[in-house]
Amino acid sequence: MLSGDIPPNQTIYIKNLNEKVKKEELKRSLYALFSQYGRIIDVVALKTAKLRGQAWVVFSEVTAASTAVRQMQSFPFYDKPMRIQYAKTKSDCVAKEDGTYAPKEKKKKQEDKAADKRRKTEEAQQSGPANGSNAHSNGGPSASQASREGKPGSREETAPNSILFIQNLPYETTSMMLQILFQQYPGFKEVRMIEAKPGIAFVEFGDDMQASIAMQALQGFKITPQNPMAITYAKK
DNA sequence: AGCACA
Repeated sequence: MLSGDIPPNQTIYIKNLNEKVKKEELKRSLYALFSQYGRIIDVVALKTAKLRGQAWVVFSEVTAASTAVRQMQSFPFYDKPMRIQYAKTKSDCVAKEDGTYAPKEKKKKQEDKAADKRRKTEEAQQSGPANGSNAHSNGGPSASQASREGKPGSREETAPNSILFIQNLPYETTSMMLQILFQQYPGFKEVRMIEAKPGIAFVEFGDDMQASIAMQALQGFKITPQNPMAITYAKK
């Protein structure tokens, strides 16, 4: 096995991450970047001495994890190539789903009680993703089309342009986060954000065609579950 | 380099 003798797992283990990135941003960016390969159940990152620079992304399908391991191997993420393997063990959130979850040895009594409570409420509510409530992941860029209604009265911008106009971004979006997403598409030039106007951004490509391909690929893409991107061509 | 679930 190329990935270091570790058998396939629906959770991927990522190392060589940039340790300067704040935990919440890191999780959000990982969620955004990897949700193109399938539904993500959870993202785990800790900044303890032993665990900084590493993260776990839990997919609902092993096949999604496999694709991610192959395609994102060495992907430049915050200026460092990601090193991706399958996780060595099953994630707790997965174990909880299939009923094999055993609490840690340490605080046993407390955990047992908590687990019992959890078992009862579980039918009603799934364990959510790292960055918000209900995990309707991007389900790949194609799932986006559903959530693409224009606001009443706002005329769609149809004239092709090499510059894209992005709306409905979460306030905490950084230009680096958008760069990570858009630079995957050929012709990417730059991201521009305006301090005074949160929630929007401009992304420039080499030409109209390249811009339109990126637009179709990322239309409706969710950086958080409640923020599907609305992408149009910028006005001339 | 480092495999957890705050």
